[in-house]
Amino acid sequence: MEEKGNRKNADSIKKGKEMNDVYDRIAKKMDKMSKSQRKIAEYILNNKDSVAFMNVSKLAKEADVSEASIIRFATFMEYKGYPQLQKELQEKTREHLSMKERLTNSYTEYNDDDAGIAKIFNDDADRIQKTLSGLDFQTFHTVMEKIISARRIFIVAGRSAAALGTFFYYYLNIVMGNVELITSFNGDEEIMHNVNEEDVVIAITFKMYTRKTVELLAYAFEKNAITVSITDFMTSPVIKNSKYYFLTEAQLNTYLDSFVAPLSLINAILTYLGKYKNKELEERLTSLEAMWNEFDVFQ
Amino acid sequence: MEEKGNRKNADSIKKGKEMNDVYDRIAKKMDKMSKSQRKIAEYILNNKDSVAFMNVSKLAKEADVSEASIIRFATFMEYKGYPQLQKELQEKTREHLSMKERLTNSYTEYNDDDAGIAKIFNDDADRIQKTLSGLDFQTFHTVMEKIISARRIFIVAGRSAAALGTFFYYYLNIVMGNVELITSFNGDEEIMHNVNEEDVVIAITFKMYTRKTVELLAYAFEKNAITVSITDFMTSPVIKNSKYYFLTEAQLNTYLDSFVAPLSLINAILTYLGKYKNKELEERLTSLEAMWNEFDVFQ
DNA sequence: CAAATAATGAAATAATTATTACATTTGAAA
DNA sequence: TTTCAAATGTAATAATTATTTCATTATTTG
Repeated sequence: MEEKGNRKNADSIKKGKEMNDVYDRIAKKMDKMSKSQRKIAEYILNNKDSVAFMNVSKLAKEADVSEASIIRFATFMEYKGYPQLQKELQEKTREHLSMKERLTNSYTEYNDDDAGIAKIFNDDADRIQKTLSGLDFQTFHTVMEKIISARRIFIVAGRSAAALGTFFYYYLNIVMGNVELITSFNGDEEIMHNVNEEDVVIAITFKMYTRKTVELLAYAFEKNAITVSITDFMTSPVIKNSKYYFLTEAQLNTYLDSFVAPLSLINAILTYLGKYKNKELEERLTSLEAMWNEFDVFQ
Repeated sequence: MEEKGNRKNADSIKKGKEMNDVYDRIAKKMDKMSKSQRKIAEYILNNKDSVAFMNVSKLAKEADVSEASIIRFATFMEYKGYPQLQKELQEKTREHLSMKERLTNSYTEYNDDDAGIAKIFNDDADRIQKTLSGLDFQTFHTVMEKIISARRIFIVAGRSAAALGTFFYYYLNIVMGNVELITSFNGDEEIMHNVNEEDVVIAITFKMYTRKTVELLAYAFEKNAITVSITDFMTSPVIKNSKYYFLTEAQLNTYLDSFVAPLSLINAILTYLGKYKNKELEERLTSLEAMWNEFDVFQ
């Protein structure tokens, strides 16, 4: 009882402090660091837990700098010496450890507000698990084959599902190269007029099903295209015009969809196809990467 | 076949191993121990994680025995010396740490190919759990307050993160009504020219960080806006210009991002704000719904 | 209850680990 | 290019930590 109440307080107080914790201070000082100091900072930030166990020489080796640089780093971070820095890192790791303990001990306690936040994450993770356990692998493989041998691939996703469609399109087109996206319905759908049995049409719609999406899929089905839908229930209006379908839970609350589960399904599809198209994809990616590096990417 | 077989085997091997790990060996030897050795054994078994960080004199004090007894204990356990024992304890703790991260994996068996597919879903669920366990609730609350009292809210998200930005924008604008989205950088960013300390700017970028996103956030930071970033590592280039930041794992493989975890974070933000803005939101929604019903929604 | 034996701790010593001093390299400015 | 300051690494030194020795205290056994 008391324990519980106090824990919450202790946590929030501690949490407030954490925004000024070792890691944060290191990250914020990175731009004032020399080259090897930045190396050390990066190593620490990317290996938080194991660094806590290292002595000077081990960390020096791992971060590929001299021992002296480690000491200088510690003093630069305003510690008396390495042992002080190490102590802070160890405390953080211990904290991390005990937090994980609490989280995985199922009956985690948060204060009212925090519990609500945590629940959203936990529910999202559950949605993914649920989607997986309802997944028909046979269907999955078949759809992958159809996508691979398709002449064109259309993705139809309206309104809020448009974001999912955009993401799916962005990567599927990198992998396959013959993809079209239809998210608005002001004539965009014209590109689908000559759809036929060589094409795959993937509709994405949930809950407040978008009329236009439903109609477009019906049209494609009529034209004998290979229709696939990603939707939420068997009672969804797209099901009857789908040759194949995937069910993923998407409802979060009255006004908001959680697209976490369908997104995970899309990840699975893209990864699968990426593996399949390995060689071609590599070429496509190296040229893309070159372009990105030139124009747009911040290292 | 490998995957499937190995998963089970790996587990049982691990279990088998664990039955012969440091802790187990200590426990099994307890009855052959002297009084102070038993004291030490008890202390170690009851404080597994913190013992990993202790040196001889600290452990001696904690277990209330002499330093010599600690050394004798280590040799009694057939280690060359204390450092060897300590190393094993540290390895166990590290293992413990990473095992917790894996805990959400389901233990279903799949065949070769299917295991790969299932792994993607499981990993995605893990990413969400990881994001939650690293979440600083204090920061979360503070950022929510800033969003609520902001004059304008800008969402900056380029390239593949644009999909996330679109989704976020779509709903955040329903909830708040004063949101602007910047996904391309061909003049769109002009709307941000007069950004100031009353505005919140949220940048979303991962891995191959989009230069323009980084620069825009830096600009906003310079103008003293409340800068928030959703990114993947503390070494991300947006961190140093972020007044607040959220870390969510986003890497799936070489060419593909998994946005499942940041999406779950966005869900949490939207739900939180939705609850807060309850009354206003309801009105906004009923009018929206009316519109949807009329034009676009298939029941 | 001795006498022998085992267990323990304090303190000296050995080994390891952190820090400093100094030499070398790197990089920027003239 | 040359010069100088900053950054870095190497190696010597200081500090810390682990181990051993030895004196003392428990514990067992005849």
